[in-house]
Amino acid sequence: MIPPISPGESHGAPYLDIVFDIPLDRVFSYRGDPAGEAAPGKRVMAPFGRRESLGYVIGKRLELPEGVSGGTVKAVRRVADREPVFDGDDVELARWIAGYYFCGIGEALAAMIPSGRRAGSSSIPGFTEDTDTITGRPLDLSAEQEAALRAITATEAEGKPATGPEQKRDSPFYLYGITGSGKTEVFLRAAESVLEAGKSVIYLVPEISLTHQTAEAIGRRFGRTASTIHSGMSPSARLAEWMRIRRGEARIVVGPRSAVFAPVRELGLIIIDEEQDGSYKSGNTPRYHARQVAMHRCAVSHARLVMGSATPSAEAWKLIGDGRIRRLDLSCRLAGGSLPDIQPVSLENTGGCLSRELKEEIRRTAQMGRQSILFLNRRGFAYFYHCKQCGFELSCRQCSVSLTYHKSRGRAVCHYCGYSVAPPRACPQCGSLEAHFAGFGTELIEEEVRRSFPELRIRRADTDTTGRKGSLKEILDIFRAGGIDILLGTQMVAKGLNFPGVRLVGVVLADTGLHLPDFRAAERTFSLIVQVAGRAGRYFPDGKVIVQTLRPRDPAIIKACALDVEGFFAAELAQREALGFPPYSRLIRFTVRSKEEARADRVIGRLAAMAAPLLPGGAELLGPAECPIGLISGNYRRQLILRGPSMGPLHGAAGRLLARYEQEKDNRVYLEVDVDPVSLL
DNA sequence: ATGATGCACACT
DNA sequence: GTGTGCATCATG
Repeated sequence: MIPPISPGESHGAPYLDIVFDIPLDRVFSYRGDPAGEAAPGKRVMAPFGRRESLGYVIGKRLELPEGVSGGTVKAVRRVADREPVFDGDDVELARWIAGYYFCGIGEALAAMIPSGRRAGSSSIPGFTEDTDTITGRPLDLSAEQEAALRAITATEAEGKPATGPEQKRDSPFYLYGITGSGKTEVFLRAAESVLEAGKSVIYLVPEISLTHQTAEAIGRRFGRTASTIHSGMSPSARLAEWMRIRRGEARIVVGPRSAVFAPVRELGLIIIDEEQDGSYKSGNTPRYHARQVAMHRCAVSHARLVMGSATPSAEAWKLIGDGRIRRLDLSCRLAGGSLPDIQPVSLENTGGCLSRELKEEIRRTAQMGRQSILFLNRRGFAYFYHCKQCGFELSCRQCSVSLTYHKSRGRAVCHYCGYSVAPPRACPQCGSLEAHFAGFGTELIEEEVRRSFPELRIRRADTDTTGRKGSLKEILDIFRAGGIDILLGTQMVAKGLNFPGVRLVGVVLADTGLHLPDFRAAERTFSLIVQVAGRAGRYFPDGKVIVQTLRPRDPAIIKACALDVEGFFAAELAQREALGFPPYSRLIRFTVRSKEEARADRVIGRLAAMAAPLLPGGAELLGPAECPIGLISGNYRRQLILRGPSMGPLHGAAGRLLARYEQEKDNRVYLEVDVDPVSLL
């Protein structure tokens, strides 16, 4: 009997290779659906175990793989996509990610591909509309910009023939220059030239607000050929853009870290703006770093990589020093803007949270009819209940972090699990009345500012006051219009730094981050101050920046206030080298989490014992130890860090360790692996 | 990840 | 004898 040939039935290859979004490094075989629509690149619903789940078809085959009998093979139930949403290159990239970051291929694909069911409307303002009118064609480039652009595009021209020994050609560029020195324009020109050559561009920006601004600027400049994919879009809109990019209709993509996966046709260039930004590292399962992925993609497709920042990461700075990254300087401010006056002020003997100097400047600024921004980086152990008598500190029973006092609620709250208590009047331990909350949050500052300046209009912007989406925009609009004299808030007020009415920026407590038990604490603090100061000087060159600190002698603070990047990194890199931390070593972190402390301890101990004999030469074990935050929501956390001079052997050891642990793993214990961790918190 | 299964100890 | 809890197992 001759079997009927259904329309789409794949003749020679009846079996499909399918992966699922689960932490399993396995590929499953299926038969196609009755209609024969299932094909590599499409997502399908398939019976998996006792239920049905979404799978990614990554291949097809004639024969079943070894050890799979025909009887166990099931058929795909339903095909989710009309046309493929990913291709072989995407799968290859997913494979690389799965291998490098120790996750399943399906997990990697799930992180790459928007989850939209149907590619719906993609009405991104300024993109699909008639913005073909390419506006914002810029003025002439400065000599430095010109030189930088030439360097980048010159290699591009020669880049075509893949000449053998000349590896230099592929080395990335670093556009090093303060805000306002015209980095963006160089990026855009470089992008233009790549687009003209018929290739595509990915332009990465940090997660925060910058996405929208830059996206719109690029939309204006490149019209319909531009695209963006970010978290503010609906899944279907994201998928629609993804498909537009895949079809080659969009050839320049702006977006946050996930945009590094954009399925552009012929990748010619990846730009990473604000390269040092922590948001390029993913916080969940494929814990990938967009910079690392970008480097890989560029290597694979012989594309160029251009990063930029006024404050490079320590990693980048070292690579620049080693000649592995080519540095291009943009040292002058355009439009004659100068750097603001940055003044560090000690808070050591100040009663409240506002120094005399800061108050003075706020007053002066108001008299000039200008505006102030008070910036508070809230991270860290900024405000904690502290007894001067016995040293008792009030912390969460569940999470072991200090409780934060929220005056509006009259409670001390845990920032991790939400647990709260009424703040004790006297020290619960020794009964002393010399116990209260030290440090300060936005609320306290707001109160003090209001008390000091009752006549000024003050607004606070943080997650508490800007719960609704448009709320921050609203506040910023009022601010821009001059309806607010003092804007107070966390990172999110940084956007206000671009408003011309602003004269004064006060960093209320610069060193909160320095207390964190993390070897990058100084780097982050330094970066933050320089970024704030750099932005400040942009629109108001007569501006003033006051940096309050409890540690006026700290080199990170001093160097930051002097905008001395070279000096900071000279000291910081020497320190890192002496301590054996990145960029002088590579790290792989194993974190174990369990409701039962004993279990967590036992497992981390076992991991350490298993790891020891696997370690390559020059590598070592840090720990096992309690995580800096040892308890979160009732889970005890322990960590073990593998440290070695180079990633290759270290990665191999980690892989073997994981494989062994899989053999005899402990239940109720969760293990997480982080390759190249950015934060050790 | 997730759901099924099998086995332990508890109790109307 | 049936019912909750959790360790173990397999997913095509």
